[in-house]
Amino acid sequence: MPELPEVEIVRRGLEKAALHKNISRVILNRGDLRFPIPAHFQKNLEGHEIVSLRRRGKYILCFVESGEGFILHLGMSGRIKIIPAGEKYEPQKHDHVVFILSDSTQVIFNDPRRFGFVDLTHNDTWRLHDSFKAMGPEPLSNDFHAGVLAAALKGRKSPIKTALLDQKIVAGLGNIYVCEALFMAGINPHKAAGDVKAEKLEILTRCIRDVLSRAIDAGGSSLRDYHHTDGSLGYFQHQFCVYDQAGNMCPGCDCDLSVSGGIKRVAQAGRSTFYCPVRQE
DNA sequence: CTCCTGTCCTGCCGGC
DNA sequence: TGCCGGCAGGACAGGA
Repeated sequence: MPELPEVEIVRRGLEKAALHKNISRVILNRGDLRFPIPAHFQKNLEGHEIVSLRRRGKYILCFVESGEGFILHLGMSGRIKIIPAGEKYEPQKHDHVVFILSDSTQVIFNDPRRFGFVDLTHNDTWRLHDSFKAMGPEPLSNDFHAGVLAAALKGRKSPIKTALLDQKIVAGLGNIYVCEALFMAGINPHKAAGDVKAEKLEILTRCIRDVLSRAIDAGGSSLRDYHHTDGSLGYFQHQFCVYDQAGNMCPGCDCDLSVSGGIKRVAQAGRSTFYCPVRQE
């Protein structure tokens, strides 16, 4: 599912339901997700109070009062379900990890495709974890601006679309929001990343921030698997300009659809790219 | 280094 | 109705 906005919505749901509660029990319904679940996963967390829930890129980080903690990646199909204390819940297929909190709230990690994973880390050293050590700036922070983007893209021959999916360039973008940001910025996804002009990068930076912020405000995008922690849906998918819109006209377009063919879908690096050939030259 | 491909896994959808 | 191929929001390893 999840790109930065969806992960942020999940983080907020977790914060609301779990912050300052104790983890009474961790149930592992299988020993591996994408990677094996670390040996001390339960031992490091059980009996400890959750003191912070953060997000970095598409990852959620949860720390307990001892300083230990874990990272969670939702992969493509991962979901967090929060079952309030006293609410009846029938366990479902792919409920791989279940946290029972001290007030009997259940936090359930469900992931059919098992591209997601958990790993242990520590509050003092998590930035050195393999998942984060080379990760690019947070796009909604002050660390992200046209200058750092230009430096990261300098000399890159790969298409700008592919480069923006690289978490080392900028954190948290995935296929949907890259397509949307490039459309908003009027940049052709095939353009070599290193050739995008400084003034265009200025615009692109703003578009990335804008689309992510608006998506968070809309509760993320719900396609297929994605739900909030309470089961409700996001609705940013109704605001997509190009993603999954092949053959349609882009918003505000005045071209003749029978001539232009509307929004195109192509494959880049094995992933679908959606764009408007007229407005993204 | 950069870049490209294949791969992990399950579920869903469209076409025949 | 049922089967099969293609595709899916991610990110890694390995090879050119």
